[in-house]
Amino acid sequence: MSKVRVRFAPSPTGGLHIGGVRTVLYNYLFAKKNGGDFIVRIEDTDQTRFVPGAEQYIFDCLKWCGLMPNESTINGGPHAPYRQSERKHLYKQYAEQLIKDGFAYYAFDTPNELEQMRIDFKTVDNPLPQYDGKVRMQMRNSLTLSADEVKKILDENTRHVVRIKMPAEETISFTDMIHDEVSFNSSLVDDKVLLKADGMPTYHLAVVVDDFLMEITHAFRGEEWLSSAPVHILLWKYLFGLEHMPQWAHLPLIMGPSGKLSKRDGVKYGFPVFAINWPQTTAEKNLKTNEFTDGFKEKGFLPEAFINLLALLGWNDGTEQEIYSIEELIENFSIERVHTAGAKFDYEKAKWFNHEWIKKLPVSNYQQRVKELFVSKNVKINDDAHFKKILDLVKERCVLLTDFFDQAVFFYQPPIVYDEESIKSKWDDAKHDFFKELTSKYNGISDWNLNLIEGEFKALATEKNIKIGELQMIFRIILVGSKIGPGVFVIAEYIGNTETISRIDNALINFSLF
RNA sequence: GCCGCGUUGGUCAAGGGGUUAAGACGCCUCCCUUUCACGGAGGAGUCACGGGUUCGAAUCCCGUACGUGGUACCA
Repeated sequence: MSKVRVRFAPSPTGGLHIGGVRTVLYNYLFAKKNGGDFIVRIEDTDQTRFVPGAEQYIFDCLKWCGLMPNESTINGGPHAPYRQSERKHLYKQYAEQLIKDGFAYYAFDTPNELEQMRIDFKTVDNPLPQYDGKVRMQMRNSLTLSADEVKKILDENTRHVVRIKMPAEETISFTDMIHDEVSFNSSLVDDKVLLKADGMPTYHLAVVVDDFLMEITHAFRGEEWLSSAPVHILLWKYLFGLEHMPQWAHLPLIMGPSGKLSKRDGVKYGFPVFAINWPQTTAEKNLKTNEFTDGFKEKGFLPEAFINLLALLGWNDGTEQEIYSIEELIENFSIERVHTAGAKFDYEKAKWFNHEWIKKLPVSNYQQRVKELFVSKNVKINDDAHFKKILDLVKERCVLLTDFFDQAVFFYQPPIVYDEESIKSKWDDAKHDFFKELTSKYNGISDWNLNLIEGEFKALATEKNIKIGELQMIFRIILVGSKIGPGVFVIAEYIGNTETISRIDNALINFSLF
């Protein structure tokens, strides 16, 4: 059996969303599992939709996810170029071969004429008429015009397209790796355009030709392509032979709260849909509505978690395992266990995956990103080793990387506001005196350590006959400002003797106002 | 409209003729902790509907409903 070769074929028109990344992932897992190659081919055949920067952005996303291809526009390969616009000259001969063999024809209908056809043929039963076997003989094409006329039109360089001539009453079926047998009636499929007036191929011609030329063995794509699969099957049959056709796998769609997950869903429902923020979109959104969506990266996701959650959205290995490293995914992945039904994306579960990965991974893995977060919020981190210890202390309470800020700022700066509600009822003169006296006790500690901090505190509480728990609560508000964080005495130990006393002094002044 | 693909708790899902129909997320209760988490113990909640086939159907078949994708010189 020949070497496994798969490809991800995005069109560079905008942000790479969850569905796209999952398609990449399944491609990647399948290739790695089978010792094959993963290729990225840029499908930029629609020149009207060219978006500068989109291609680079796609690779930025892949890099962040750790899913880099073996062959692509950026790292080359034996089948270069990998950008379809640069392969333009390759497609025409295949279109002409199809015409010669009677499987395709020239069509000269102008956009206006096509529009008119859709109006003329529109009925209640057929609201969206197609250019198909029922109407093609009433249109202007090389099937209805005489050979001389056709030659004349062609010689005059009149704009024209090439369309596939769908056969009548043929059952086109194939075995999909996910859906098993799928079949279509050829009469119901329209005569898709293969070569556009500008000389570029449409997706339909380009995939088939390039998959053949690039020796693709397994083709994964979203289920939105299933409807046009019969066109591709036929093209394979006419051009290269079905025996060379890759095995198809039509991946179930990832759904949003309302239908197929769209880029709009992000701003609409408040969760990320892009892997990394797509700057252009942000710029547009900012101009128009002053809102934008962060990508998973900006939102504080770890790539390990992102990959993990995407893998499990539509696939599982039949065991109860849910947390997988990329190596484990490669090891366990099987296309047969990919679901047939679409899965609704659940942001809550996505966050759970991230939480698990934050707990699982050593802090060193994401320390730099968290440090940047602190710096961006004007908190200086001078001691990386100490910072690491702090992150270790709070990691289990961080669901997103961005949570580290609230969970650890207080190690670097005193509280700005106090949670008044939590202490109001507990604060009185006795407590005031306790903390007043505590500062002098702490002042006397030369070896500032957990045992002494806690010991002095409890001894004084016993001596004053005040409930320790209540005092601890207040102490926490004094040091942190709110009811979060690790053990109070640990916090005191970390921030140091003078800072602890300073925060108590500060609180004594502020609390007297309650 | 037509064509394709789907349908197990709110969500992700295991299970593919006989199960008390797993598990996870989320939610609720309790324990731990006078914080927040983590951890632990419980709880509520499900086979879209109707017909078959069968001793027996969540599992097989047929309908219906619903969802979803396509129906472009977009991918």
